[in-house]
Amino acid sequence: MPTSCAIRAVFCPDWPDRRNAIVDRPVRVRFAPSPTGPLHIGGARTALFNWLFARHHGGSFILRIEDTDRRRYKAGSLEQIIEGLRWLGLNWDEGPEVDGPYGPYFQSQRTELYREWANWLVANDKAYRCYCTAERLNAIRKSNPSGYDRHCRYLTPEERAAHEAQGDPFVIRFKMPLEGTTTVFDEIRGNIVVDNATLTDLVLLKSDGFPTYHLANVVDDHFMAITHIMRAEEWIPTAPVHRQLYEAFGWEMPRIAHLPVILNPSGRGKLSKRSAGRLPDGRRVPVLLHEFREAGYLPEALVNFLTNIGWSFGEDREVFSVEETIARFDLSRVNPAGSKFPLEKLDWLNGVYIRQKSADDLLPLLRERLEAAGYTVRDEVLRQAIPLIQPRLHSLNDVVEKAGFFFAETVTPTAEDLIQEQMDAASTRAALEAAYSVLAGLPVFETAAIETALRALAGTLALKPRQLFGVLRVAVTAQAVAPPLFETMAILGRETTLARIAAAQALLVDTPA
RNA sequence: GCCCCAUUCGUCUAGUGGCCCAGGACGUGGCCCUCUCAAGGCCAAAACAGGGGUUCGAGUCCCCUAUGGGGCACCA
Repeated sequence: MPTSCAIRAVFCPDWPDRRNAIVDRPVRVRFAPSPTGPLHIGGARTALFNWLFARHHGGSFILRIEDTDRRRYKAGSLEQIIEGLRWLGLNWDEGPEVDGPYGPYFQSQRTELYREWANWLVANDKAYRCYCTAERLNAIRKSNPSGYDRHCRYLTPEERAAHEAQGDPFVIRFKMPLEGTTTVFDEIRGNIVVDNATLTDLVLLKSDGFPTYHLANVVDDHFMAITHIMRAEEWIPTAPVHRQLYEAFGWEMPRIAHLPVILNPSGRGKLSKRSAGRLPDGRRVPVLLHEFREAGYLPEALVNFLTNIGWSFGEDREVFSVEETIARFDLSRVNPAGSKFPLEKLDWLNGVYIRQKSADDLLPLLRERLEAAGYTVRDEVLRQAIPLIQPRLHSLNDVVEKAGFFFAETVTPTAEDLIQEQMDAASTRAALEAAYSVLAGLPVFETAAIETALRALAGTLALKPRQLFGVLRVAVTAQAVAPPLFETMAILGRETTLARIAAAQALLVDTPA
């Protein structure tokens, strides 16, 4: 029984509350998104932690689609979620496109099961039909923001019969215990205790016959044999409610852990599309998973980054592979406190991963970005440019500004950029002229030869290296900041290099000194 | 308003009663390297929210306060 041993090793042996000790079953965890829009990075993180937990324990990772809200359903979002998870490398053992023994994995296909168990609760006096109208509910909410007033819980049999006779629509509500306390043991935070009096008679089955999250979640986790629930912190308040549901059903509740929220990097509140704002440098803070992909982040960097928020590898290490993470992942290293989104760190990490990649792996990724920017890419040129730009990239998208000029037909520097410190148009033009003939006369047009010749030329012209090279850099790339000059020229080739130098020279003819 | 959760450098974090006048990383500043910019190397500044306990001893345990966050739908 290696699996149960592993779990026992991870979890403290002396928990205060052991009623729900699920330790002898193989680990089964789930990620349960609802197809209401693109995957949020916080959701991706939740999925990741579940996946890591499953892989660490040799258990199963299940993808379940919680599509019980017909009004919020968005076509295409399921595909987006699936694509996003795959991009991150989070494969599931059961779920959409992967059949398993506990299906179906779409809640919309399991409604009969929920109805059955909701009715079971009613039959056993643990739930009741509520006929309250939306108007009445709204009025209550105004005067009492903390829950339903339980009006229909105390209907007389006659009143109930009257509603039924009229065919009034109803929901099924849970009969929450009115006294006592409920305790939930959170694997990360310890016991969470609440007064039952603060708990509401929540709706289990909506009037359209669909279950609410609470019902569907509990029923599915039970029948799908889920052993551990890992979900975001905003669910903490419902944990005691769910515990009561498990009690009512007489089912063993899975172990549960609430992952810390991700907060906005600047400003306040949890990270959201609306409030994320911008970074100090003006970039928009990415929030949706696909936005990270589009911003040029590598999935392996993102995974590493996400595991550094709310969890730590230990050993003073920040950079580690998924394999290492799986080997080490456990809940005891999860930090319960919410954290701001340290995006600058992702930029650094992404750079680390870009530098670790081989040129062959990087090439198609960079080509894609260059082509998206409108360049026609020649692979031989890009392959040569990669070693030059690799240490200069933080995002895949940076390739456009770092190497776009390699693929441009012509380049258009300005006279102002061309003329270096303590130089004027005349001396700049003279430098270009001299460089042209030196480079034109080189027996071989290679980095070392170019460098030797140009350094000598700087001496001849009594220019500082930074002056001469600055002029040539702008002439050849139209940028003040670019990869190393001599390598750049060699890759560009003699013809292009000379053409660009000549063009720069021509530009200065009309420029007054 | 009510309920719940959290609180170590600017930020992400290590730390599970003595090994901590608190370690790492990003970022920031300085220096080195240098044709620009990176990358790399070296160095530096920078934190236990406050107050009470418990203990021989508290960043680590308890309580209060403050602050931050989350939740209070026929949404998940």
